[in-house]
Amino acid sequence: MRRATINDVAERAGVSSATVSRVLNHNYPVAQATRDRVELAIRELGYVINAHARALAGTSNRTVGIIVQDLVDPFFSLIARGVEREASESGRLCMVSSTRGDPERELAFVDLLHEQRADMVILVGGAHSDRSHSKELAKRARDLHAGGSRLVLCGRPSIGQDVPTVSVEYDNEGGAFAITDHLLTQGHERILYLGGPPNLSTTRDRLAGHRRALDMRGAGHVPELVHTGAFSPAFGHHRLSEILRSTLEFSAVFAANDMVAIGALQALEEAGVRVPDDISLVGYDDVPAALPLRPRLTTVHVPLEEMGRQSVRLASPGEGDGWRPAGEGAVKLGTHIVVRDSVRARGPRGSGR
Amino acid sequence: MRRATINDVAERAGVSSATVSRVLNHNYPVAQATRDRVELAIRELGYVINAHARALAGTSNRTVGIIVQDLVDPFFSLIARGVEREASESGRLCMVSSTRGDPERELAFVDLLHEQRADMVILVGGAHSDRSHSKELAKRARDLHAGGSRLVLCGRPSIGQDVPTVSVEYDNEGGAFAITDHLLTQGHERILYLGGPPNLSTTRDRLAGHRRALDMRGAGHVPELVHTGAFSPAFGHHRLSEILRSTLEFSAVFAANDMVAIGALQALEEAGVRVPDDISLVGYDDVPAALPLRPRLTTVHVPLEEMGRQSVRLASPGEGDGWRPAGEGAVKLGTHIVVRDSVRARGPRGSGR
DNA sequence: TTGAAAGCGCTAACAC
DNA sequence: GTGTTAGCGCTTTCAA
Repeated sequence: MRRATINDVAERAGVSSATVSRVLNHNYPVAQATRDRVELAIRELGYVINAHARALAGTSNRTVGIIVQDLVDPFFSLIARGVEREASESGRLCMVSSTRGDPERELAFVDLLHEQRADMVILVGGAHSDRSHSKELAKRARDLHAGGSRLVLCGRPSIGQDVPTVSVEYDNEGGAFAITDHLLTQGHERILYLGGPPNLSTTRDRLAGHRRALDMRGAGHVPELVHTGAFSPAFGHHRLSEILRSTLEFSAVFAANDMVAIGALQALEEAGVRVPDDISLVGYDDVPAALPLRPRLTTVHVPLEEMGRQSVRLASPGEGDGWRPAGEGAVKLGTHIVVRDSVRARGPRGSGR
Repeated sequence: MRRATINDVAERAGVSSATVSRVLNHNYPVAQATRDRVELAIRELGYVINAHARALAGTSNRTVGIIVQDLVDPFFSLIARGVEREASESGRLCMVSSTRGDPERELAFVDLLHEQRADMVILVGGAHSDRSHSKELAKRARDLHAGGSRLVLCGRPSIGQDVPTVSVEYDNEGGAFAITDHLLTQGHERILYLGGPPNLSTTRDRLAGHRRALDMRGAGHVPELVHTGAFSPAFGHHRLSEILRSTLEFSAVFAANDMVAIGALQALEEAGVRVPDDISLVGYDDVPAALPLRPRLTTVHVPLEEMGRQSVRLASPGEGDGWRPAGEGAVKLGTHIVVRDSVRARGPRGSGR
């Protein structure tokens, strides 16, 4: 139960612990013969470095922390994959935690990761606008910063002008604008907006883009056509089924994300509505999980994995050439629509539904 | 850049560092007034515990390590979710790493996680049978064990009789047997087995169950009907498309997992083959990603998330009532088929295809 | 090229 | 209830 320590190795090899440290780190010259003896001792003893002792004594532990809502949701797992890959490429280990949408847990995990002295803590995905929560986060961002670490906001709104954070965004509003415009261009004027937690920044941004497109084309805002709720297939299915039983008219559905689109398509199918012949459908995110949909889903591509990678890259102190002051970086990645088969042009004054 | 330490807090609160430690850990009585002063000092200084120092000084750091092939593949992300949830419920942090199927990386990550003194290292998913790799793993299992940690094999074959590991399996062979039997019962005799890396234990187990069912019903093994390869939609799509252009006859497809089934369904569709009218299709795993498929996919349910949870639970030393010697646990979870709409009974001597 | 020794920040006896 | 102190296992000057 007691592990070998560097001293055990030193003793066995007949050298000092400093020498063992040197062969372990390859940072100072060590005579080949000595090196061999030490390596032999290491093997014989089954010695394994203690990362804690090492972190305590000197250099950082090279870890990144990431906080998501749910590891299974492709939106998050794609970003997580990007983070993990970039991290491991820069020799870092990745600590993940999931909040299930609980802001309390979010704060608790930021603290936990700070305790672990993660090089950075990456907060992923939209946030509810909550004044006091933002304050708490801002405080932690400062604490992290003070310790040479960073809070990264990935796909998440800023928490204040003067708060030291790194931010990786994507053009959420723009994507929603573009796809709404696509629908409008195809003759759809009454578009049902379906899904997304109403107070989530992600939802607000997508709705904003949607409305801007509506405005631009002179189509009115029809409040009854906006049905926010959740980001799940279950919501899409359930709510749209309900709506289909009502008298609400629309010729297209803008699902707040692909997961909602999955449920929506199912509802449409069950109601005997043909897509895209009777109703057009679009999604958002372009996740692989929606690839099996038929008709193939027209959607907005979001560079999820790249966002994950950029998060760790941007928050890595002085990596590469230009020595950045390690912090306060910000990028906004582009989005674009992917036209597939779920939208059909409407004839002028077609009956829609 | 210099963080406050426990001594800074002690000084500011006018107490000793031991007292600060006590209020931090709530493990010894501290006068309320003292406690208040300490907590104030902590807040004023923005003090954050150093988990490394803590781990070094005494108690374990309460972390678990998990190694998967790909965070985005639902098979792995569901297990990862189970691990993460169980871990966080027992107050542990979860460190993930992904190998992309590279055995070298796998070993490297086991080492890395050992260095981090993870309470356990969970290896997820099938393995290629590789003698020397198993030897390496076995060595690491022993090293981990010697240090009071555990190597957990989750959905992965044993690496030796006398190697100290914890094992969480599922009835892989049984599920394949059951679903093949289902197909057979429905009159399908020529079943195409599609996908899965040929030397992966997962594939071998599934094929074994498949063959046992074939044997039991007196249906012969037809080598041409077995097309292993990969676990991806792309493989399912590509290979099945090819096959459909050939003269090979079969009335059902057993996709090695749901991802392959997704691709297979697409290929069938593109070839104008109706499912299940012309050809029946089944999958394996029952992951949410396959839920949108139409017809709904008949498949084998695997308790992925539960496997993740059990992994953590089983490897946790002396948790709960019965004090286990913390190691050498093994469970095998059941699987069962989920009948949905992708299989149709064949009339006696129907033409199949 | 190697060794001695002083921490890194915390916990856990052991005193008081 | 609280303080003192001795490590935990490593890295890193500083000497030799």
